[in-house]
Amino acid sequence: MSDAQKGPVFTEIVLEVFKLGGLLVSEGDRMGAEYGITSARWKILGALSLAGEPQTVPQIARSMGLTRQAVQRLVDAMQEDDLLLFQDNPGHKRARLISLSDLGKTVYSKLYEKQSGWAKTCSAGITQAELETTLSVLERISGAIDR
Amino acid sequence: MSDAQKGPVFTEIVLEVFKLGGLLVSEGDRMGAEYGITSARWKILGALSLAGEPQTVPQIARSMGLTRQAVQRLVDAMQEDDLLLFQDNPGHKRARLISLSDLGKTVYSKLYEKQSGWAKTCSAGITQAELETTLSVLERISGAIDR
DNA sequence: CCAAGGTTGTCAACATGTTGTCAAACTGCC
DNA sequence: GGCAGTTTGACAACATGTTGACAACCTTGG
Repeated sequence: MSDAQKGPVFTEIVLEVFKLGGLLVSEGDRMGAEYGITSARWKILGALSLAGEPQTVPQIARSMGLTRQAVQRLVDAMQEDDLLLFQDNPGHKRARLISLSDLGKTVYSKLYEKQSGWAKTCSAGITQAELETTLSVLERISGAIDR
Repeated sequence: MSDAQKGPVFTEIVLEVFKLGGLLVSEGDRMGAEYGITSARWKILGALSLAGEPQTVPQIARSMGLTRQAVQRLVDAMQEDDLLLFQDNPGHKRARLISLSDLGKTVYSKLYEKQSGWAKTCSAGITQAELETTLSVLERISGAIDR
């Protein structure tokens, strides 16, 4: 098949990613409001939970595709709010290790449950195969840009 | 098939949308730098070009899924930079009509060409059908949230 | 006509992302 | 050991998005 038609579809995907990103941030803020948490903070909790062990700020940043400065600001504020714990890093005097506090763990698990129901509603009428294709395509596009 | 597996894939898509959104903004900024334009401004140019006729600020905002205040700030700055023209709206004394200036049209068409080549590179190895599935899924998710 | 309610522009405060710069800490190589 | 290059934290400036509030404008129904 000719590639002539791919450009326009690709452009539409780009625009839809922007729009959906905005909607997802709003939705995350709405769901997190009950626990005094925003989408950005939720993502930090998720990154730490996924990692399974304490991480440095640059590690979190790399795993999320953000700059370390953006993550540092969030992490500092979240520690102030008792969502995170700082521990000295035996391997590096400056780069402290960040982990979830008990409060952070509690909030994240409640958000996880809330999000699960929401994800189910959102993905109603979309097949598993379609979701997997979508994820694969988005990852390949990210990969092509990152290179 | 059970829906048990859909939640995790859905969550990964959400995270990938965030990540890709950031990459796309960076890439747009990089491509637009040559013409002194950012991703956000590019999107305004695109919305006006797509509409085909002068639009008000709230119309642009609705078409892009942004708030009118965010669009207003961009539009004001872009008019200052001679990318846009303001015209009085015969139907509404406050809501001026915004259109592309000659400079705006020129910049947009050059960006369009530049973006076309980039889109082709990015979508190498992805089939037309996969792209269309992806667009459809993203639109359905947006629709489910917007509701 | 006019009062009520929605839309628009404007201003302000804030959240979250970027880039750039600097010094301190680490790493690797000679 | 020590020097060069990289990584990290801190700070600042800026871009882009949000919400909230207010007054001006428009529309509609009685």
